[in-house]
Amino acid sequence: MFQISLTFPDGNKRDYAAGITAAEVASDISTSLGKKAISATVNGAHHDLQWPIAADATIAINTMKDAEPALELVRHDLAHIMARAVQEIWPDVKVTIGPVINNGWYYDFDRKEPFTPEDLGLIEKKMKDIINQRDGVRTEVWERDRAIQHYKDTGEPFKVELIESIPGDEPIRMYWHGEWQDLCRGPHLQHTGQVPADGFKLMHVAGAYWRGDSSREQLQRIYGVAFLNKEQLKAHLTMLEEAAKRDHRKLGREMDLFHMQEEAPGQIFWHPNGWKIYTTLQDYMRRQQERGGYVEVNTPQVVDRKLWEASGHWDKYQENMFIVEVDEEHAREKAVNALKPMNCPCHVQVYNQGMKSYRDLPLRMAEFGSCNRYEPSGALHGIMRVRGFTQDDAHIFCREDQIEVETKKFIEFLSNIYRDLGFENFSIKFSDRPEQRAGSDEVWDKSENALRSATEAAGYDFELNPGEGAFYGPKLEFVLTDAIGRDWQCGTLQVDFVLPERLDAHYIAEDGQKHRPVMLHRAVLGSFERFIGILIESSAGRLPFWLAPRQVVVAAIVSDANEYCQEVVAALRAQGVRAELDLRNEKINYKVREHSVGKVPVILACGMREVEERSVSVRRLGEKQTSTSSLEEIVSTLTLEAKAPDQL
RNA sequence: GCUGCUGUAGCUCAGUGGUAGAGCACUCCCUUGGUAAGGGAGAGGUCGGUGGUUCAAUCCCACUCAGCAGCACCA
Repeated sequence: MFQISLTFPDGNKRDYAAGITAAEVASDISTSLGKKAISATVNGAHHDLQWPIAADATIAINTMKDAEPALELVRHDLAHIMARAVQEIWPDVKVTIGPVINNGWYYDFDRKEPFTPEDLGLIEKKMKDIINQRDGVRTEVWERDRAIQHYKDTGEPFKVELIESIPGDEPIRMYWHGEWQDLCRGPHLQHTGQVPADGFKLMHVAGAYWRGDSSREQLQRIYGVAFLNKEQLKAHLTMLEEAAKRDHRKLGREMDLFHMQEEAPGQIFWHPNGWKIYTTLQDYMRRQQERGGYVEVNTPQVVDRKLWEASGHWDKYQENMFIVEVDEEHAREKAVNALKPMNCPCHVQVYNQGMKSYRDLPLRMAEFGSCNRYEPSGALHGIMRVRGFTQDDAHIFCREDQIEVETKKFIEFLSNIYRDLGFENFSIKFSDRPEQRAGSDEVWDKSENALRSATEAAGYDFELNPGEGAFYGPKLEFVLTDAIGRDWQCGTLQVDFVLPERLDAHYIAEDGQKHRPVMLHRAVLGSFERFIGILIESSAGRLPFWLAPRQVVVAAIVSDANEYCQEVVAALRAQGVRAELDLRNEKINYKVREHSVGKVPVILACGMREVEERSVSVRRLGEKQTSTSSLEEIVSTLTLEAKAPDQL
């Protein structure tokens, strides 16, 4: 028998017979470690304790104190335990897959009857029983044919399909949790009792397509969250409650920003407060674009299908377009139109007016373009995913050799704006050529290289999204992370060689000949609607002063101060500060509470003392303490605060 | 679009086969109160829509619309 040498994290080495399992190694170190061990990391790979070690290796024995592998194993085993529980309760349910995800796991089941919330309680109880049984976990490698036959015999068609899709050189591993068997590549805990019985919770049931394919069977997916102990679980559930409190749909109502209604699904009725945020942001973006060398245009909403046919949208995007057919009697001529889902074809029309010279390039054409897309009903989500929205869109018409410089410029432009808006950190995803694409490989090489090197030159790392590019070119996506860790794609930059070709855009180069420009599609905010949703949620409604729709409320403490309050409001408004008056017959407690709930950043309260001193009592949102300022002082302070970051 | 759930007053939610209720918000009155809800009175609803069952439907059934969660799709 071979001897092998294992190196431990502390540098110690021990010799063992080849083929020894990690469990045996752990027990050899100490009996208690043998019991506490949950898995082993062998040569950097995570394995369960039954893993036989054939050659010299580095090894670390993991226990529940090693949070990362422990969570992975606990969640993974819970997926199996849940599947077993479901099959013990309803033996005819078919099992499929159940991976670990953020904070927990899910498992997809095929069952005719829907799982009810009561069912979740039953399953949870059964899972706890299984955990308390402390059933051992064991594994075997099976021959492919045997595994397929097994699942044919037990009536598990999804498992058969899974095995058939496992590459031929990969072993087929079977695991048993007690008597219950599942196909799995592991690793797993030693026995079910190692799962903390009070650290998990089944959250909800939802539909999910088999293999993520909407043409395949729809299964029922049960989601669970799991942690190493009760306290961590509780902290997670509390975090979810906090997240729900900052939901932009809830805050939008509380702050009276907007509403939506049945007659216009996926479209927003902006109220005065919300529209103030929108226009303030738009004014800011317009100033930035002017500084950034953009020209602003505006193009039609309703456009003849002929243009969409030429651009390729009619072919590739029709499902998502609002088609407008006008009754012939009412129409000057019979025509089928569509509301524009994107601005690019219209921008090419503007570009195409008159001859363009190479001296005109790069031409940066911006539009706050209102677009309508017929999004699937299930995709709609508050103001974040809507059917009518406005992009801060622009198209940069340039030569191929300008792509890199323009990309670099854009990334700088965007990062400045994100910083102004309070997002110091963002990540970049780079999506390269998809399988189905237009344009030659040569052109793709060129544009991918240009995007990549420009991003690197700007000093940013990016994550590769292989095959996720648009059919017409590669793209960069700029992703913001909000205050509770959720990612949102906002900005984008896409290289496009195809549309200029389809819509016959050209310029006259130095050689006197016609050449095709390249188009860079780009947006910073993405859409105002989504971006405002992100701003609301990440700030929990406490927008920076310059963006707050109601910046100041001047509240009278006694009615004898009413006149003075009006004077304060007038002084603030004269300086462009958005100030409102609250002279209602209510106590100051009541007014403070109401405006605090309404997320007004500054409340200025005035009673007789302030009238006499010509001062105000200042209360800032989120602070318990108040301070006193003279009228002149507070007006100049707030005037400065009300300025946008680019106007300081 | 698919699966499941939900739809009652402006908001949050009770409730019943015999055409409805609370709290907050709103209006009016009292109260002039010093930093997160002062007191009283009043008004407010074809119970998402359409059709069906029934002597009678907000409640039961069918269809439909919208919302929510997830999937698929995406700014």
